[in-house]
Amino acid sequence: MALDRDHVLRSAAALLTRKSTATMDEVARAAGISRATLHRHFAGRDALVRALEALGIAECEAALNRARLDEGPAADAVRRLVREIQPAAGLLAFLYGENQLWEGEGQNTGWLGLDTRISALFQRGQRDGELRIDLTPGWLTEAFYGLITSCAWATVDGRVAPRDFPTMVAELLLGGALRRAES
Amino acid sequence: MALDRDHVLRSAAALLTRKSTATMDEVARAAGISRATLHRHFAGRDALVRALEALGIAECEAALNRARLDEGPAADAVRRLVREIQPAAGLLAFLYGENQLWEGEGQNTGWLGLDTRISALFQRGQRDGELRIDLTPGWLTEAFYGLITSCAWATVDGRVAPRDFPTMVAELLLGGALRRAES
DNA sequence: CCGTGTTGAGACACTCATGTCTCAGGCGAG
DNA sequence: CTCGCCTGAGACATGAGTGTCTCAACACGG
Repeated sequence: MALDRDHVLRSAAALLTRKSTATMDEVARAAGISRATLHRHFAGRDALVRALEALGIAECEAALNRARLDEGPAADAVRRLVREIQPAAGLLAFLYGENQLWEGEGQNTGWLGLDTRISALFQRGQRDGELRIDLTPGWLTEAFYGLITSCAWATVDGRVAPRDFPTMVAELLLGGALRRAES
Repeated sequence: MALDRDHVLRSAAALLTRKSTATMDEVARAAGISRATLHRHFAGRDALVRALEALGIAECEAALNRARLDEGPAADAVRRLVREIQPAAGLLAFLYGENQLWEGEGQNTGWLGLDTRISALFQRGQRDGELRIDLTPGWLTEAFYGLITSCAWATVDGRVAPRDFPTMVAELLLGGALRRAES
């Protein structure tokens, strides 16, 4: 039962990443169950999205924990973070585009904590003189989400290989497109 | 009449940037006209979105032309491009998230030309030794769109000031978050 | 003053996703 | 075997958004 629920959430996330307007019926079929059973798990579409949001937040937090953001150079922490967050990238991309979640005051406070932790990582990098200070931590956090989303979609469409995901996101975010003078 | 149509498109773009699921009625009210008149301009929601797509492509092409991508260093060309494309950023953000446009074979070929031109700019930068070669032009193009989208949303939400838009996008895309060794 | 043309408001039917319900079939536990 | 539970399939009502239509009000030029 609990396993079923998780399985449904996973396949729903995979489907909604590709087609964010998928029907409840499509979601059910993607999970290999009927619409009736889907409704027995989740009261409605809203409840499903909320559950996906909670799952996304939980996976993000787990990834943040595994990445040990406060250890070693900030750049390496960012690389670890991107690598750990990749499995949740598709789900994140879906949620990032679901602006329904951000308007209104009912937004999940979990995002705030996530933003704070990621932002703190960039702040630490700036304090240590490792990261430039003319790009605000808030914008870096935003750009982080944006690049994750872009690369997740590019991966789904086959324009980026899954194995290149961590490099593409982390190296662009950290080093940019310009060639370094040396090294 | 032609002016009206353009005005409707502009306000529709502004509204849909904030709320991509806005009703035809909301779009009409945002433009200060009735739903009936809106339908006299655009046969339906699909036609409206297609018109917005065409507008977005046209504005992008105009921005590309103004930016003179093949002149001077590639990095400067990217900076010019971001600056010129800023007015269309909101519209681009909406279209970028409208995955309905990308699935199916009816997708507008204008995007292909755009992608090609932007990708060519990155390729030129790589050929000149100005840009790193471990990030593919395709991914840089994708990341370009992604950062435009993220910054457009951040601007709408007030997390980024409009005047900082060009710097934030271009400098992150080009230089990344890492502090340069020197200069 | 009078036709012409456009607009806004509203009514209407239609489609589609949703939410709820019922019922028959299957499957495992006792 | 039989009972209880879960599931899938389908019917049904509902609501929202849409597309079409009519009609009265209005502005404008002749």
